Amino acid sequence: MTIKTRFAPSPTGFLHIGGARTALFNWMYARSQGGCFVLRIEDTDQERSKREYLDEIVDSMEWLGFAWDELYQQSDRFDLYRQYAQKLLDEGKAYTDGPAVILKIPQMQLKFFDLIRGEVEFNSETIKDQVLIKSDGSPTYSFACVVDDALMEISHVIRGEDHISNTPKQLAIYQALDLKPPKFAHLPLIMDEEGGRMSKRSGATAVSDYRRQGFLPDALVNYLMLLGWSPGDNQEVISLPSAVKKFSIKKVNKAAAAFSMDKLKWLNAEYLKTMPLEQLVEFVVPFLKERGWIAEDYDRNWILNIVELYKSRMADIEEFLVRTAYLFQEDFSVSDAMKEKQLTVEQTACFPDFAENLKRVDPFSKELVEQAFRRCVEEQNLKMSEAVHPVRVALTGSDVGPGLFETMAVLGKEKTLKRLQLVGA
RNA sequence: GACCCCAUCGUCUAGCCUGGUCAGGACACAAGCUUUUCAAGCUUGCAGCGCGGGUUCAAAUCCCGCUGGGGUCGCCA
Repeated sequence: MTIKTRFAPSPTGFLHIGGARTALFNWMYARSQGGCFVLRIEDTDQERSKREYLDEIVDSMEWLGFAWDELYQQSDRFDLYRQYAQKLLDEGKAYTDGPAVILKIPQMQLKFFDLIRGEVEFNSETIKDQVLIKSDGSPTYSFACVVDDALMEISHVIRGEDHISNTPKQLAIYQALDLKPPKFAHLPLIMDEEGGRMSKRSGATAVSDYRRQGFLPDALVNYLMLLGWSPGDNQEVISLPSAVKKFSIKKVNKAAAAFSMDKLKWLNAEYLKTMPLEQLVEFVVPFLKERGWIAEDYDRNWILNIVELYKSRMADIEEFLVRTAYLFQEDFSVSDAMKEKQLTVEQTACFPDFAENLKRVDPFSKELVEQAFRRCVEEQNLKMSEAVHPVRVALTGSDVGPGLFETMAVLGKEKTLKRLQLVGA
C-alpha cells in the first residue's frame, strides 16, 4: 500500500502553531515512508474563507519547508460532493430536509484503531443523523472530508485530537458510501504555557508571528516535533531529515503538551549560534532593511562583525534588533537610573582623555583600541572596571553587552569619539 | 450533563508494550568556574512516577476504581 497523508487547513484564519505541528507530523510520516503528502484547502465555508488566509497558509507552509506533492481546493469540487450525496439519496441511505441532504445513522458499532491510542469505540446511538449537504448546496466538513480522503486515496489521516469525535461520524459516512476508511492517528493537542487551551490570548499563535519575530524555520520545526514526540535517544537538537529517519507514529505521545516559549527560544538560540556566519547575515539583513537601518549598499562585512558579536547573545532577531539598535541609530536612550549609576560627573571625568587618545588610533581595530585604552586607564590610575562600564553605557546605552573593545571597533571611530565627547562635555 | 481521550520533575520528555537498571535527558531555576559587564561555555545542585485498591517474590510499568485535566456534542472546520 502506498502511504499518502494530507494536511487540510481551512483558510478561515492564519496557520496556527497547532496546525503547523499537524502538518509537520503528516509530512514527516509521508516522507519517512516514502509516501506522498497532500495539501488540501478546506474552503467549503464561503463566508469565512478568505484569500489572504489562504496565501498566508501556503506561504507559511513553504517557509516551514513542508513541500507538498498534490494540492486541492474543496471549492473546486462541489459538484463531486453533490454527486455522492445524490447517490446516497438514491440508495435511500440519506434523506432531504429542504435542499439539505442528511445521512441516516443506522444502529451499529463504530470503532477504529487509532495508531496512537489503540482501539476507540463509540455507540451509534450517541450520534445523530449527519448533514451532508447544507441548505446552500455546499458540503459539510465531514462529508467533503470523507469523499476527498477516499478519492485522493489518503492512507493515513493524521489530525488533532479535537477530531477524535468526528471520526465515528465519518466512519458512518464511509460505510454508507461503501468506501474503505483510512487509518487514523489523533495527535495530542498543544496547550498554552499555562496548560490551557491555545488562544490568541496565549501569545503568538500564528506561524507568521514567529517568522516576524525572527525565529528560524528549522528551529520552530525542531521545537514542534519535540512536542509529543521524541527520537528516543535524548537528542534535542535534531534536523528535519534526521528526524524523518527516526520518525515513528507509534512513538507519538498521547498526552497534550504545553507550549514553552523558553524552550523554543533556547532551540532557536542553538541554531543561531551554530549557523554559518554568512548564512546568519543573510537571515538578519532583511530585518535590518525593513527597519530602514541599512540601505541596499550596506557594508556586508560590518554586518558580519556585528552578527558575530551578538549571535550568542540573542534568542531571536527581535532581541538582536533591540540590542544592536545603538549601532544604527543616534538617538538611543540611556535611562536616568543608568545615568545615575554609570555616568556621574566623577565617572565621566576621564572621557575627554579617552577620546583624545582614541583619536590617534588608526586603524580603529579591536587590538589597537584596547592597547590605547588600557594605557589610558593606567595613566589615570583607574581600575579597568571603573573605566569600562561607564564607557560602555555612554557608547551603547546599556551596561551589558559584548567586550568593550569589540564594541568600539564595530561602532567605529567617529561614533565612538562623538559619544564620548557628548557625555564627557 | 452525555460521549470520548489523557495522567513521569514547574515545562517538554526517556522508561510502560516484553514488571526487577540509584526513574535518564532537555528547558527553566540556583550555585561555582571563566571574565571589563552581559551572554556563551564548563561543573554542580534542586525537582517527578496524581490518589486508592488489587495481581505479583517484585509495579512508573499489568488490572479496577477515584480524582484531576482535556476534547466533542453546528446546515464552523
